Amino acid sequence: MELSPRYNPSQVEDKWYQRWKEWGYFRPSLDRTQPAFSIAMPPPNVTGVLHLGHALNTTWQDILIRYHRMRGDNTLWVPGTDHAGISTQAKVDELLRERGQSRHDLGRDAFLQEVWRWREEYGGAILDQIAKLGASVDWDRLRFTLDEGLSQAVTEVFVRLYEEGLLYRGNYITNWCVSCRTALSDIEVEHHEESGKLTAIAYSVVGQEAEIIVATTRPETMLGDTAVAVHPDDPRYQDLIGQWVELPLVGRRIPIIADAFVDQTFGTGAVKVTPAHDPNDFDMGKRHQLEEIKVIDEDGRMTNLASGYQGLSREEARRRVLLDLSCQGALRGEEVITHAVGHCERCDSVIEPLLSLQWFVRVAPLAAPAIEAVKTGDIQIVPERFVKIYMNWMENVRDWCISRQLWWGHRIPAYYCRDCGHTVVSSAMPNACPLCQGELDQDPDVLDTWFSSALWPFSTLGWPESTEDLALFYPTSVLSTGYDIIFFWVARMIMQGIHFTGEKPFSTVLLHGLVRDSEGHKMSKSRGNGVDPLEVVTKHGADGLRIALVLGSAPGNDYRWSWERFEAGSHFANKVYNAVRFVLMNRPEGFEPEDSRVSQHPVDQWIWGRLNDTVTTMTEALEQFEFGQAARAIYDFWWDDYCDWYIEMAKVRLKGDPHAGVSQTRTHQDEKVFFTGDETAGALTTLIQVARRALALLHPFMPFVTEELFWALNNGTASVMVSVWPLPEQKRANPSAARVVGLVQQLIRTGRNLRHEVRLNPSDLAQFVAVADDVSVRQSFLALKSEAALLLRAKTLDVVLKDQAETVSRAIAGVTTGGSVFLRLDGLIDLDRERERLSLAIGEATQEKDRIQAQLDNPQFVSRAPADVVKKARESLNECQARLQRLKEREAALA
RNA sequence: GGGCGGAUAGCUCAGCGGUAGAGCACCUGCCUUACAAGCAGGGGGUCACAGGUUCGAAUCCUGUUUCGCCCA
Repeated sequence: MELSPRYNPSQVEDKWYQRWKEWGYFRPSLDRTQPAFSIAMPPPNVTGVLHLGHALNTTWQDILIRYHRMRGDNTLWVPGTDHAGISTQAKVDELLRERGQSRHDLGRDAFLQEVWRWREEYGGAILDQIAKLGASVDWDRLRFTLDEGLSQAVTEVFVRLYEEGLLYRGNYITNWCVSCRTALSDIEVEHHEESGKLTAIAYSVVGQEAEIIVATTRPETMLGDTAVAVHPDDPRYQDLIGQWVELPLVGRRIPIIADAFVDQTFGTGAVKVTPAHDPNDFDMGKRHQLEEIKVIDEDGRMTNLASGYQGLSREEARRRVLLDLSCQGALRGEEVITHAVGHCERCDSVIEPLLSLQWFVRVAPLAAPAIEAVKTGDIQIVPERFVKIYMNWMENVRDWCISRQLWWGHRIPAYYCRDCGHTVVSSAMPNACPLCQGELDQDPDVLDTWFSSALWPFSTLGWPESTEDLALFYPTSVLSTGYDIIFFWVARMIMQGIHFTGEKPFSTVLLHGLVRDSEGHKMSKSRGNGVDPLEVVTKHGADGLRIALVLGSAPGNDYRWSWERFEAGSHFANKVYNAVRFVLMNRPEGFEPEDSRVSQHPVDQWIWGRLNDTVTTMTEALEQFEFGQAARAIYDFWWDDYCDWYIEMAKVRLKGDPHAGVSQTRTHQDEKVFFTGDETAGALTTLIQVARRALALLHPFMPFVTEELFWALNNGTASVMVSVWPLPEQKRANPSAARVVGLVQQLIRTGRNLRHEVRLNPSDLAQFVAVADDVSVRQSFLALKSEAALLLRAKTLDVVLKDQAETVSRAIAGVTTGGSVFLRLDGLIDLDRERERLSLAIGEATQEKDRIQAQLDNPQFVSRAPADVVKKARESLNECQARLQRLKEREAALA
């Protein structure tokens, strides 16, 4: 078989993805006798592009999905995209602007057509990226939040919440983004610490000489002040409570009220109250029945209620107000402070809190069962520390503003009568007002995108219809996402899921960290430190990217990406590729291992033992979502156990012919080795059997290279993707064989050390003598003598028992477990150097012996430590003493 | 102000009660017929600091320093 010595992912990946898809491997088995395992993929923004965070999350989910599919579960992964109201609309707005148009020129319907066209053009990009990563999603079940079915679900939920009294519409303070021109929910506002000016303004008390000084960072809002508040217990203001002050510039008389919300220690302890433009003031205003005067409008300009400042921008109004206050002598100084300023999460402009008419969800009744579900463990959050964050938010949750002044999204199914103002909420558009038969207008607003995302786990499965998918796959098994959207999405899915389906939407919430650059910065467009996953896939292959994202990472922890990590990932793919290439090259034409065959060769039994350990470790790790640990186990197995040791040792037997009766070969110059064709067949069989299972174990992490190789190893008759997740096979392993191999590995390491000591090149064959302390060790050395000779690149390797050994002259020595190894030298050995090495080794061994001795001398340790720990200590003490003994004998011999 | 997380080899990070690990980087020697995207050998760490619990602590507890994040 002709195979390039280098693995080329680009020739492999697309081919396999296409085949899997054609063969229907992405679809669930629908086998009701098997457990169901399902994931609803977090829908990325339809017009966006994937970043490395998506790649990480997609990899995690695909690992779980492929693992469960291999376990025989009825496995479904639903892909989909999100319409992302604000950002998509902003993108099309931008496009129109370039054409010198605005959406208002087009009108609502034409604009929406434009957005759909945009989606047609760019919406597929993100799906292609998901495919490139190897995600084994069921494309037949692809969903989009604005699909008809999902839109129906949204309407259904809105209507039902309304009927249940969990929705209300009213004039409330909201976070207004002047540039997006829409209201936002509280969590769409990001607070940054910024430097600002705290301006002190004097309000004169009516009928008295006194004045009261308030401080503000937004002086222009004073035009809308309707009270001044102090703390009820503040001794400074006791006699002023209930008095009135005159608002400068405006002349309006406003009361001095007492409210416990006021912080006495901040500033003068008196605050201005602007209910229409500050959330806290709004609450205070409700408590004291204050008037709400809106002085800034939705464009960020001053309204006609801002006497004399009407039409000015916020910034201009601030300058003018300060100037005018100064002229009136009402300014009492300025102080530079840092304070938290709210910004639009989407466009970063400063949020204007203002009064507007919006729809809200009463969250508290929905939150209670959602809290309970996590508290009882019905929903598990991984890692657990995020439970606290979830609880803290849920227990203090505020009502959710869900209307958005956008055109792109789910239109609110509320209708208002032109004549009597009556509100009708209905899934179908009513003909006329049920009260007065007047004409109805639909609410112009759309719903928050997260309102539809909250239904994702069940709306994608067909809810509100009772579909088969819903019955089979709901509740979903795992929800995997970043910890940054616990509030936006996870919390809301849990609330809506429980409320509308009566069941939790998923059993486990799996949270990954943020992907950062090598400097630890969050990736952002402005910083330009992001990288397109496709670029990584092109350079290093999807498998290289995937394994790099998983190796050395832990759930919930942030991940710093670097080209070096991806490169290392692709190197690993190449390593596995070459290992299997070696097997294929050495497999004689027509050789097919019998799966029932159990090899008795110690090296074969050893590698099976290692494989069994790896299966156990990986299965446990995957069950606990410890992808990094599972990946590490299979990485080490392939590289260290299979490649560095097993293949190398198997080479001895591979030199024979599996079909011959007896083969003869040379592992080193002077000695012929004979073995049967059966032994060669044993090595070949084990190479193939173990590789197949190790490919299966690696498959969830690196689907493409494993499929390519598995396919080749099975002569194009079996796919690893639908193969069975391996189980430990104890009958093929043997602990005593593992001990033999362990001893020989030590012997080889020690011998290689000696080679390096005298600077032998790999091409220089050397003469070794292995001296065993007892017959059992000698037995071990002899059992794998050929293997040891090959790996030591030995011309000769004599194995002798200690008592029978003549003094090995003109040689340097090393001490190994159970014996010593000598490397014969033609020339004179450097005795001084040899003594120096020895005394160094004696020093080390003595130190270790003393340490273990001290531990065992401690009666507390012997009595309290677990038996196996004590036993282990005794064993290492024995070994250490024996080693010391050998070293000292050698020292004496050199004296 | 409240909460959470990080601090482990030069760098990026695993490990989280039983003698300190990986990748990359570094040093030495090698194209040894699977792989130079490799092989073999090697150097490098009082696991931030201070107390405590324990026979035993990087690992558990308390406090401190410091960096980062979330909430208010």
